[in-house]
Amino acid sequence: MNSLEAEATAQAQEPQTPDVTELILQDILAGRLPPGTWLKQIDLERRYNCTRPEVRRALDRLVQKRLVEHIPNRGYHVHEQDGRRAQEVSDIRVILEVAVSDRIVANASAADIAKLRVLALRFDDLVLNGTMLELYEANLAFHRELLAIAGNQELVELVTEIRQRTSSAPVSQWRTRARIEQSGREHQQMVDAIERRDIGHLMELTRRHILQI
Amino acid sequence: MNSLEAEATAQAQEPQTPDVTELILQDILAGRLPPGTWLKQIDLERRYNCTRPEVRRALDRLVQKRLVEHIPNRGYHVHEQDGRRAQEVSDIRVILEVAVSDRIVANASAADIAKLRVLALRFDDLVLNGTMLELYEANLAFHRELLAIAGNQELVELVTEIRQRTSSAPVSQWRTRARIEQSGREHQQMVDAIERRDIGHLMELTRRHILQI
DNA sequence: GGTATTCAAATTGGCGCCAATTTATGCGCC
DNA sequence: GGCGCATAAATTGGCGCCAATTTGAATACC
Repeated sequence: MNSLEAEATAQAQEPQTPDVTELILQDILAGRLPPGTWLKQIDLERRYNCTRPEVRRALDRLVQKRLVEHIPNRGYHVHEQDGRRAQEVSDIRVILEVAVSDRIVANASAADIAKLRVLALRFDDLVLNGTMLELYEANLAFHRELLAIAGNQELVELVTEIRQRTSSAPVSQWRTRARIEQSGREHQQMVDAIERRDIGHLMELTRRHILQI
Repeated sequence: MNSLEAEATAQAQEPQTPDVTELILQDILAGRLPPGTWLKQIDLERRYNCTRPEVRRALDRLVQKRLVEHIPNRGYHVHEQDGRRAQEVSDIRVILEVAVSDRIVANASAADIAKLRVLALRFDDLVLNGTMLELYEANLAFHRELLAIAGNQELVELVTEIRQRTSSAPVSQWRTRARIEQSGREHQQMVDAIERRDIGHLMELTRRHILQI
């Protein structure tokens, strides 16, 4: 089937045209567009140097992702952080990531563990020399790799999606530098637990890591 | 804040303008647009009696929902049913819905149980006198109500979303009438288990119900 | 002096056109 | 008779314009 070829071609061209949706998303995640900010189409058009339809498509997608709220004839604004929703999403993450701990331990190869260590180290490095957004993405990369070991690809995508759903300000999630460093140590401990095939410990670590307690 | 008022107004006007996205979605779910079907914009424009931009917005949303695949300069087609992905989504549903069994049992009031019985009966009724789509929606309504009792609203929305993600042909999910009737009985049994506050039984029933074994 | 009203500026959002790409058809060629 | 190529038809997708709605402000009125 040649649809696959066409898709492959499209993916190869993807990096050269950075999608506007992704750019706005990163600005929201980085806190450059704080919750409540009105996203005027004409501003976005100039800011990202793109056309009106592109802006509108991006805004519509962000509404679907629940990151932006749309009010007819009024416009779009960055969704206000909802404490209850953030709590609920954390609960869902705990359920999912704790539930696949056994599969992660069962499937993790030496190569997987090595890769996790690299990602954990990268996070620790960025604590000192990186921006908040870089830190956010390094953290995401670690958790994606971790989940991927469980063998359920849909789960990886799903958790990535719901992570974005509330973290309008991922900055606010890690209040202090001490907490960030703590997160880095927890990553290491999680990899250790996987290496020791200690399912119970991994579950408990995962739960505490996500709930940040 | 007057944004809330505006939102309320918008929601009130929603039912009068049936969104094109929803219409296409229902046609895909009902099997009227089978997997692989090419969705030509001009056809959709005429079929749903709407404009070109509306069609494009709807298609883009369905791509985001993973129900439709987009190939640049070729067009959009209904996503082919992927066996592995369907399996993965089922696994995720099992994890989530089994995990909140305890909360459901803990929170379920007499009114909740009565409402569940009504929805279960409605499903049974539609087995005889309803279309596949009606059945699909009655089933969805039951499971939404069930999950809602757990008290995590995000979870309800999430499961609703991932349900759509693979069930391009929900028809194919229930192969025989016997299996559908079985599902109806399982609904009843699940409500019974909740009423008896039997968490273990509810968990096992839920698992079997979702995996259809 | 405060409030209601009207008018103007700004913003949203619907709609259609046209270029670019792809697919189908018919012709010539091997 | 089958295959390759060029042309034509069809489809996608980018882009800008203009109407409808809303917001802000100035003015008149109480």
